Amino acid sequence: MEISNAKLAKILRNVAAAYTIKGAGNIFQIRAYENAADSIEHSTSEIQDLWEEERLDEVPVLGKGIQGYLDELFAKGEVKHFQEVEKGIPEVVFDLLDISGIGPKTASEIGNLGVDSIADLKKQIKNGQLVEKGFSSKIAQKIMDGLREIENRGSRNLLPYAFVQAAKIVEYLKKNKDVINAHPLGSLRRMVATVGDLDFSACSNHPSKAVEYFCKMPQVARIVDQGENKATVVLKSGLQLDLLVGEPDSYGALLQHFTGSKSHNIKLRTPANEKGFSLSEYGVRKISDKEKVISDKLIRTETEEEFYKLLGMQTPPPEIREDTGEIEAALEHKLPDLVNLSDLKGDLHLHSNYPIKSPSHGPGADSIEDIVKKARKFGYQFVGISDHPPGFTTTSKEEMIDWVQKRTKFIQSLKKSTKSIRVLNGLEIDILGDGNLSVPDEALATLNYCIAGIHSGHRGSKEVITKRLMSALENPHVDIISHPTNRLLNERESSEADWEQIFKYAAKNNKLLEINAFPNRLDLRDDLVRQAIKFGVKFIINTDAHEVSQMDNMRFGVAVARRGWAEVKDVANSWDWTEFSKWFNI
DNA sequence: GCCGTTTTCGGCCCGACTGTTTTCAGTCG
Repeated sequence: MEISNAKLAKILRNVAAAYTIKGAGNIFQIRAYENAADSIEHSTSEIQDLWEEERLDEVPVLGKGIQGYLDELFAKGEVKHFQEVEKGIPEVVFDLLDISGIGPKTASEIGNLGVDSIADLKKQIKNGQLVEKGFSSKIAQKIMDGLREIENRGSRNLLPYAFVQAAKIVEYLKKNKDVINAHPLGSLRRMVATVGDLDFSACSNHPSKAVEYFCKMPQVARIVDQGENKATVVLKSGLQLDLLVGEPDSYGALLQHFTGSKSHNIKLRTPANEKGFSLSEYGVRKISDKEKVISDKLIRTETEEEFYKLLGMQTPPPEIREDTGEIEAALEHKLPDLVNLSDLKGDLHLHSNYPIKSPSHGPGADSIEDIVKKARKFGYQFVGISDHPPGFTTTSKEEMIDWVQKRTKFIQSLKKSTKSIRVLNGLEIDILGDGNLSVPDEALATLNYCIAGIHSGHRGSKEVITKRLMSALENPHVDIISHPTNRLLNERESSEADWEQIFKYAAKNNKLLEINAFPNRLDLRDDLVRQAIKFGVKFIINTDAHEVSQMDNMRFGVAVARRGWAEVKDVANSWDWTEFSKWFNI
């Protein structure tokens, strides 16, 4: 049975709610379940995969207790303890919790008023029955808004989409005279692969005016709440936005607080308290030694760097603020020097419009000349053209070899017009169901490099997928495995494979794993990047662009690498040409 | 239930907004 992270988080929240309703357990026990749910929901890997790989330990704030319950859940499909805790609470109460503004107490109250389903709730609000029974009419109205939003809510937003939306909103905010500065924060700033709500900060000497201006944005469909220095709105598109406004003196604390992650912030407060500081989005306050009294006076932290410096630590890059060791490293001043977009010197996974006949793959939209032009603009030293070959089933071996030769000649003929940048001749070929490759070795031997990827049968068993990947890696002509897990965000889960075996082999035999920057791939995933680095694996960040505009996506691939703690030494296309060409033997 | 440079019990981040409230409970991030 497959259990998604969202479903798992829901199961744990239900337990927390049941404790709350029954008044059982203590507040910290309940919070532990909620924290675990948050952590699971924001994990970029599937918790069930981690469980299968015996890596549940890596999930922040998931302790031995809840790990044990998850064990039982994955193995048996149910947890005795959870059933006990939830006994006697009507099913509808847990459904009601999904509605924004309804927590355990309200849900329980509604359940006690005789509502037995979400549909029934809607009916009883519309015909006034619920209010007649003594339920608050204002809360009833809020529930109707919340229900409508659930119906309109799609899947989480892909990072590049969220990026573009956020840029527009920041631009709008900065137009206001009361707004000194504005930033996108939250999971967007941490560059998580998918983003739910968009979070923003603004710096202003008149916070309430900035909030007012924000709420008047033309695309706003509904103001969920509006305070002196914060607001939540829902746009007509269904996108939810949160804004927090702070004054310049402590804007650094606000940036830090609202960037998160939540587990990073919670963890951070322990060393802060030990050093005599109390942290909040409003700034840093000194705690007096004896009475533990928190001073009213804020310590100025205009920037994040000042904020973290005050705590005696380095500033962790936003991408790694996930409480997975970055606080400890920052305290010891041992943060990694993460790879930057400006370190990238080329892109080796690019599809041109060179003609192919294939039943499963289409050509790119633009010419090699256009690709080169764009690459020059980026200041790249090299680009690799990696078209798909013609369809395996409809092309004979001789035809395939002939096609590769012709294409090689064509690329060579361009080289005169593409000087000052190195154009490499590659292909992205299929790893077939039996592990064989879709292009014969004789043809592969004539290329500068070869990318191999699985493009069919993604749902194969762990054994089969591992075997396919391993047999591709074992081919001496294969240099790179493209989008190794084959996940498609919001669409398809990662394939299962024995990653440890793959990482070990790739590291030993100088095979690169791709970090594919395509918006709905971002594959290899960040958590696997981090794990692979421990085995000594090297990566290449590619855009897999099928038109030149998609070459702009490189920054999102770099973000994945950064979230996986990758440095220049780990990423082949951030190396100098000398080192790079030696690796590829070009 | 989680966590630890006092490794085994006693702490546990911090604050805003809403509604209905004369001082607070519920929900959210």
